[in-house]
Amino acid sequence: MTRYSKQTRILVAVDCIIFGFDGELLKLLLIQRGFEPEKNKWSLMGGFIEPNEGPEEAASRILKQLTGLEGVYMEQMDVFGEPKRDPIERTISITYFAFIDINKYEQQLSEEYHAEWFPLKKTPKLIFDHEAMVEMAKEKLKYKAALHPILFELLPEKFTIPQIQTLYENVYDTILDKRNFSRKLLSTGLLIRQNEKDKENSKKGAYFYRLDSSIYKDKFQAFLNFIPNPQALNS
Amino acid sequence: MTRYSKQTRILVAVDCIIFGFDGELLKLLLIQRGFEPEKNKWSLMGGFIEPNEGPEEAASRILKQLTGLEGVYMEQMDVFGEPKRDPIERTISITYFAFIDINKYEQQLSEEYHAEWFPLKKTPKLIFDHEAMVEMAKEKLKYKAALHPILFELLPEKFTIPQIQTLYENVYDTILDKRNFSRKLLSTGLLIRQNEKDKENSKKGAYFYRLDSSIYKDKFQAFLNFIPNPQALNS
DNA sequence: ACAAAAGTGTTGCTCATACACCCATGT
DNA sequence: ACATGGGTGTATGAGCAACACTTTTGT
Repeated sequence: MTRYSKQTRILVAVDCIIFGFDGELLKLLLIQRGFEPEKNKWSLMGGFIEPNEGPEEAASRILKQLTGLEGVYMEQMDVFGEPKRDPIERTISITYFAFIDINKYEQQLSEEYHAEWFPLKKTPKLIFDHEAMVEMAKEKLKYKAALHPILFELLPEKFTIPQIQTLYENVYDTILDKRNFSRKLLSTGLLIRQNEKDKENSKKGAYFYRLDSSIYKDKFQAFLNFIPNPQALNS
Repeated sequence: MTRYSKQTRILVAVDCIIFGFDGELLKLLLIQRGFEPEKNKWSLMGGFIEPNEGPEEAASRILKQLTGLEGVYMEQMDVFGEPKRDPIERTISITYFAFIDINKYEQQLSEEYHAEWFPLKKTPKLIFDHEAMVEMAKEKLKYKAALHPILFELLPEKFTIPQIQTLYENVYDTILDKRNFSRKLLSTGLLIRQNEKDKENSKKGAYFYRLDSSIYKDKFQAFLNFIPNPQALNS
């Protein structure tokens, strides 16, 4: 016995919802699709799974091909498998969301792959069901970030507290109290203050911090309650 | 253009991790696989996706075929896609976990499909990577149930507070304070007390409750913190 | 000197925990 | 009458949210 007979084989793709943060706005990385159908329309980064790779590997490979980055934070999201979602041929898509430090490669990308960052609130029309994927990713992002320190994956190695706060305010489309926010953040023990200050964004200058990576690993699965009254977020 | 050329098509299956609760122990529903390879070995309920159904539909269909039940609570878990996970032919498996009120069909199942309930702590060896799937499902169950009232899906329409407590104690392998637990539970407003009592499990008898379904829907996504200090659970 | 943003301090209140007692009933 | 499990009450402390002021520095 070498095959399961009588069963249907299906194309399997991965699609990546890639978030980035430039210090001011939360953004989404999109590309112009390079092949038919829907060629040149905006699309998530994706591709088909190849014979000898698992889905995570495929997602990493595609991410590397299109951004040159490796070791990016990535998480499996959901499978989109409606039989008619791709008009050409049935394709099941496994989605991943990924976080990228936007500074690490902002320059190199546009040239080679027609990739572009879009503010989350000003995304263009997307092909197939990619908009539903983005919506789900936004929800999942809100959900996870309320409990776990994943948003740090969007920041450079050194960052300031006002920066993180802006990021959270972006994700939840809300305004947070800086006093309570910084206290909560510091109380996690995740942050190590540096001596330098960021003088670019204010006159006084804000201290740089970096993550304590051992504590970060420990607390990654803990429930940290970064956001006050998260139940109110569903309204 | 009618097909994507040069791409590999792959078998796609769904596998269901089905939990049940008999009032005393949390259990897992397993079947003896009906075909080669690994015929007659214990396995999760699964099957291949057919041409005109989405993954959720496939999972529902398989669940119905094997248990006769419809409208079961089900949630997509993770995709298992290692190229070599199935020795016969590459198969990607989309996993679902499902909750069943064990009383609703305990009788009818064993006969037709060689299905059997196993206490979670005494599960047999499973085929392929099914044990990893079960492990992940247990983790996800713990995670979700700490925040959302999903465990009610395991209970019959009418249940008592001591029953729910036993269920939570099973899931988290811990002992909870009954006074704090019942207060927390009642404070959600999810429960409506009935006049009847369950006289089977104690002399005094415990009040039956049923879910307030409108509040249940509202609060399903809320963070309810059923479990004290959930961070300690990872130890 | 003034504006703009960073940083720190205090207080009241809510909620979670820890813990003790009474109640109803079958034997 | 007593053992068993069900149900209610209270006090303490930790943590969260609301709010005000001082500090630094570029212009």
